[in-house]
Amino acid sequence: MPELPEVETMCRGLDCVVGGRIVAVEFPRSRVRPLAIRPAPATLGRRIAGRTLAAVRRRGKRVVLELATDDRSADPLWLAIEPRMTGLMLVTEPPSSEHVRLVLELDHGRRDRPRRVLFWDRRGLGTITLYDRAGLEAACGAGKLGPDGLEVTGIELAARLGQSRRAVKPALLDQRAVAGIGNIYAAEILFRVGIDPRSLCRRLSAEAWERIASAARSVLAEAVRFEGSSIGDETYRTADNRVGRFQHRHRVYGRADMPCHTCGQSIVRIVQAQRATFFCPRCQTRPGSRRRP
DNA sequence: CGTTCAACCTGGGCGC
DNA sequence: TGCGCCCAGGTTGAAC
Repeated sequence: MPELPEVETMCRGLDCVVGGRIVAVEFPRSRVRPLAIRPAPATLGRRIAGRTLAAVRRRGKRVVLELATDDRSADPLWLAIEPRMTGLMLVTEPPSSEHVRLVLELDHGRRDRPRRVLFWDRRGLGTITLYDRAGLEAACGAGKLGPDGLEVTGIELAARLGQSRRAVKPALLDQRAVAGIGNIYAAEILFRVGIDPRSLCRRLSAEAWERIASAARSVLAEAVRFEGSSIGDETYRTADNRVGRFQHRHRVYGRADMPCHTCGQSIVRIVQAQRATFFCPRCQTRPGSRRRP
């Protein structure tokens, strides 16, 4: 579920707990998938207990908590939480107690702030990883993640994907090319620029990459303003348990066989790289392919 | 280089 | 009702 806009919204929702000191750490359902938590829960808990939550940042689709020592004398550590499909960062009650993976009990020295942050993950595909400075750079640095989707330029996209023989939609999901775009927003971005998701990267012009980058920035920023996309029941929520609203502005994602808002033609669902792709066959064209008369 | 498949998981929805 | 199957916002590694 969570792509850039949802993870960004989670991070903003955690601002209210920055400054809190971690007084307890629990891993209620950590036995289900032990490798998803590194180092192992007991070690991780020992290393972060007593530290202060100094900052919350986003790296691509990860929430990164900066954890300083109490007196800030030593280097900070970073706890990276990757929600994958169903993970949520919450400062309120979870949808069910069943799938709570991590609880941080916090002390702010005041009462008007949430006293716990938790990671809830129904499917359990998410990961929790503690890094030092070098580890964070190795896992989430420029070698692993491309420029952030909110800031990516056409020049950067063309440099990373312009020679590729892949289709453009799966290419936009490649986090080394651009960080933060997932299945929903890749579809919405390509609809807004009128490009067929099957178009080969190397056939796209510099101008097309500029339009894609521009649409990526604006669609993602708009989705952040609408606090992400919530689809279905037990789905994405903000940290204080509200639903996002960007799903009402989806033009193609999840709209197979429904009429295109622009031309009325039925939206089509295909599969690319084992993922569903939605697009309008009339509004979205391939460079170099001839339109039927 | 690029694609395909399986795996990691839970649970909702659908056809029979 | 129940069973089996397909589907889902993501990522990784192996095989071809």
